[in-house]
Amino acid sequence: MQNDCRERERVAQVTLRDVAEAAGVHISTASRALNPETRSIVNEDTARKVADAAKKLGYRPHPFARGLRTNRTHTVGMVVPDLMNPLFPPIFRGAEAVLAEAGYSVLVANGDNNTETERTVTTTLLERRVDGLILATARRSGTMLADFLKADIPIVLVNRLRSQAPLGEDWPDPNPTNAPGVTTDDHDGIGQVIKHLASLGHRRIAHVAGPPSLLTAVKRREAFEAWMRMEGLDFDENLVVEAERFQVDPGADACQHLLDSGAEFTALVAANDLIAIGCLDVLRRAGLRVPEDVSVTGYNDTLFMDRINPPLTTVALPNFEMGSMAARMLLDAMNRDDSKEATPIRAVSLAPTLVVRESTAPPKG
Amino acid sequence: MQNDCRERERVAQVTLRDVAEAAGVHISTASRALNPETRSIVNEDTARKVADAAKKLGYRPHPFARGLRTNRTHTVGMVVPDLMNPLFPPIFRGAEAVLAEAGYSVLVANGDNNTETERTVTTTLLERRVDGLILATARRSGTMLADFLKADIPIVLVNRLRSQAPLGEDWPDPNPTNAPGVTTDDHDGIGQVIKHLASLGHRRIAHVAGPPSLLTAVKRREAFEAWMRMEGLDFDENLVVEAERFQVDPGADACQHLLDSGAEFTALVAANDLIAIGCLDVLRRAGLRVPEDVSVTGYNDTLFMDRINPPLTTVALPNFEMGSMAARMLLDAMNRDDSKEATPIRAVSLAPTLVVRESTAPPKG
DNA sequence: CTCCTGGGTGCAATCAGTTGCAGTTTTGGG
DNA sequence: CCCAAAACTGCAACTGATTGCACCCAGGAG
Repeated sequence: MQNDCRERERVAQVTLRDVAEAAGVHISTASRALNPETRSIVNEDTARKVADAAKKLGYRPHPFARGLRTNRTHTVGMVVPDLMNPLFPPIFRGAEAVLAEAGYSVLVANGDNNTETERTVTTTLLERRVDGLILATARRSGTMLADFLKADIPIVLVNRLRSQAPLGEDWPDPNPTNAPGVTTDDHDGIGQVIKHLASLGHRRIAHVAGPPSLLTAVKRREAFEAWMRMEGLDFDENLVVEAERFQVDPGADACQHLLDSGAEFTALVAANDLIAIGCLDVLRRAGLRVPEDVSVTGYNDTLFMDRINPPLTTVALPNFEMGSMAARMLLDAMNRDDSKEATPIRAVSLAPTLVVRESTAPPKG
Repeated sequence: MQNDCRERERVAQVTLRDVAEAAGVHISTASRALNPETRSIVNEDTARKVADAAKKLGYRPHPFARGLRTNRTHTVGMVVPDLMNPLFPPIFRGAEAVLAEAGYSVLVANGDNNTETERTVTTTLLERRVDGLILATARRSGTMLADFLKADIPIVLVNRLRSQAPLGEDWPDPNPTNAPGVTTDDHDGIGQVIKHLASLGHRRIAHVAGPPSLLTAVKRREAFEAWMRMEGLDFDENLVVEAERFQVDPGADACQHLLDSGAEFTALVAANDLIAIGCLDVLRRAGLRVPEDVSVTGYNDTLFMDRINPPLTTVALPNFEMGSMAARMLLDAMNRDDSKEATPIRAVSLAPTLVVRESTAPPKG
């Protein structure tokens, strides 16, 4: 209303030159005065004068000019398989919270659960010269991660890790790559599930595993077998089936196979909640009641799992904390002075929590 | 394995200068040859030579250097209230899909359902010189949006719009701002709900509205009243209560108030699914069965609403399409040549779809 | 044979900062 | 009181692209 004919250029296009002039110093002095790392070498009074001028003019450094020179963008990339999978928003938020605090913005990209897309979006991120990368898409094998590590920027894995070491005879990793990562303790989580079921009196427990290309799937499967034996229960290869993806329909298919095989069991441990939902559907369709005829457990405590029918006993993960922890590790790696070779944290494992609800009960009889 | 000691600098740090040298031309010629808009002014053979050299060297333009000169970042910002609200990931994905296609990356920021945070994160985005902004956080009033519009970059609103015109006497908008936006037709959606309930035989229907600071809440509330009258049902002010936020607990509180007031009704229209869930809890706690004693409807068809107990009758929104439509409008606005004053699309409204499930049934008696 | 036109190319300024180095002023000690 | 060291400050190069302008040279017109 009052001054609409005045502003010709974009609002807030105050440059360092303007600040320097206003403060009566050279542009380079202004630069140093405003940069925390170099403030110490300029006179205190001068620095204050520059700071005042900057504030008065509403100066905002142009990120590109700075980035061009310093080769830092203050941007980090985050690649997730699919943000529509409710597992990932909390991880993203956790990461965003600590990164924003540190002055970084986050470029999110969806990998679409598809190796090809993952590669292209990650490449795009790299082209944009992100300072670091958080990947929630790592697969157990393949050269992609190795390629990205060559880009020589810090990378932190989250949720889905790569093998840190060979995994044993059954699923040896052909190409272990060391990238630091944050994950949750799958062994412990599955242990809580098995102990819960054992304490209810179950002995024959089935497992619908996830795709063996993902480390979490393998870890949970191994943990399942280990805990079954540890608890002295009847571990039976025939009670383990594999879902092709961590999703509802593949879970249903796998459960159907299990049922078709004629295997007998009183409880079913699904490798995640979506698979559990698929199982719930199939069991119900087969005339089995949950939990009366068979108990079912999930994993992740996805949103609304407390409200589905029946409310699902599952394992809650500290997703937000995973994200923030990953972000902290990334900040650490990005700010590490390459000269002083402090050992970086390589892997962090957070504790999951069993949430008992109504999908588990003592077996019949 | 084969050449790990060779690369000293970052991988893929090929500059335009390298390409120019390889092609035996001046750097400026190389620049023109590679830029589609200026390719025509350089000799065809030369252009081809440059293109070949660029491909061979794996040249990637440095986004900052380019952006510094052209004042374009090929980045757009997207502000959502909370990405953990399952409504927003699909919108984001929809937008991302078309923006990525057009060569843009998306910086996401969470406003935290908090005016202050919204303002700071949006400012951050602006400082990063995003080329455009998609806001899913607009409120009915306040000067924030007007401030951002002054930044002189294209802005598209999505899902939550501002009033485009005064809303009537009861909720006049003190400061209407024209920004283009995409939304769904709340009037139509609520109409479908009311007609569905009416056809089941309901006459006394309650409404738990959302916070009046958000336009969707107001729109749905108005539509509720309009359709009640249009269908010849018993509209009663006392059957309308307000939830403080579009979330479970506020929904429960509002429903409790309704119950405490002693009002009688056979169906309840919640302004969104989360509010409906809160209502479900309160009704159940009050000893009322859904849908036998009271029918309940939601809005949004949030993830898993088909699996809660009882499966919720609700209105499905084309969230993904909203996002992609918003992105298209933004692209349109960003690429519009200011000189040729083609009228931009101001507002788009997409059609919602009623999804009938088990939370609605004919009233007793 | 000259002049003009214009397509194609190169030069150099520019974007908005950062930073090595040199120059200038203080400061302090002998 | 003088000189060296320390503390500041300024100059200018540099980051990697884009782009206005000048220039060169070939070809056609006069």
